[in-house]
Amino acid sequence: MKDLKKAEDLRVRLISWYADNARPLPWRETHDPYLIWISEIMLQQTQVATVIPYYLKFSKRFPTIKRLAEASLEEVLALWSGLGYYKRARQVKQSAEQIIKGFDGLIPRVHKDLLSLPGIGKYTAGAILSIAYDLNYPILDGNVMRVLSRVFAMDEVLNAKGVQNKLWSLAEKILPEKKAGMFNQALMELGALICLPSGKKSLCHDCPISESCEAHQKDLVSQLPKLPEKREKVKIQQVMFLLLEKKGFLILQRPDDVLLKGMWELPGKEISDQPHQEAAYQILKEDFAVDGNPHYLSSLSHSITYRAITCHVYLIHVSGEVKKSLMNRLESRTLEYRWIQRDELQDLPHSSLIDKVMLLLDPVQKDLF
DNA sequence: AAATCGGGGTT
DNA sequence: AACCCAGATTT
Repeated sequence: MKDLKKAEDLRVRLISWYADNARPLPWRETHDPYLIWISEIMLQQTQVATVIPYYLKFSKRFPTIKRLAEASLEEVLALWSGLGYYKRARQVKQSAEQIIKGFDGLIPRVHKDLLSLPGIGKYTAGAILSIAYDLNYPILDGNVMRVLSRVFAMDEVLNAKGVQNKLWSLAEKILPEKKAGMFNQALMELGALICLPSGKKSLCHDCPISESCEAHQKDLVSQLPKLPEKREKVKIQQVMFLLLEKKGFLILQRPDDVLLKGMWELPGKEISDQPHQEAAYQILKEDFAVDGNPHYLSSLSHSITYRAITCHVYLIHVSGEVKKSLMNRLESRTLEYRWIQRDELQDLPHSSLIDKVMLLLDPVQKDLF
């Protein structure tokens, strides 16, 4: 079999390359299945460089699964703030409780048990089993898909079910009999450092397995893998308010049935085509019962999945009767609200948009307080 | 099968 | 501004 010979050749070269080129990453310094699990969840659709500081904070604050299970969800979400995909934080917390209860506090080493936990799919289960327990399970992530689709010159669009099955099957076939964890990481590392997405230049001249790579031989590297079309971006405009009073500024908690559920944010609203100055005045009056002219601070961009948000930030001091009117309006709503200082934000679940607004504030802060 | 969920690193 | 990242889950 040609494929089998190819697989053996590929294994040897890849492992050897990895020995010399593996990046020193924090989660590579531990054998604790709990910490490896946490790293894998954080790394879902999230780049290594982004994850590192969060992983370090998390492993320090919740060094054991028991500590995580006993923590409050709010604290976990606060620590996760800025990392995105906040469902992961809820699921990690929920899984920790399930593991304490149902698995004696030990991260399962059975594939089916891992898959039963929220937030763990086929990739993450394989990663935990191979990396933490050195069991022979394949993985298939974005990196591995790119590498395999090139090595085997697969020209079908990747998202189809049949193609996915084929890729999983290949990932399983090329797996060595021992050291699956190291091999899996080597495959991903190759995708991260050498076999880069089209658009970036692939570094085939440094690739340890270019001789086994069909795409390289046929000069198809820049055309593979074939990716599905992406959803069109939707442009959204919104206004956002810094309502300042003596003791700080106002934040609201998002409801449970929307994007970023339960996260704290500045008061604001999506607007249509009207000038944002007018919208700001009107929304302040109608939605927050504040009659006054907000001061335009600046606008910033923020994107959430397919949404490209332009956020116009306004600032207004509230006190006396104006504040009383605002408080009345807030009390009549079911939304939670708080007045906080800037340094209290880090203890509350919040998206990075509000952090961007805070940074915007730096140049003018001395004029505010 | 397609849509949804965050945010930023990189080019 | 586009692409895509150590994907999972819901529709």
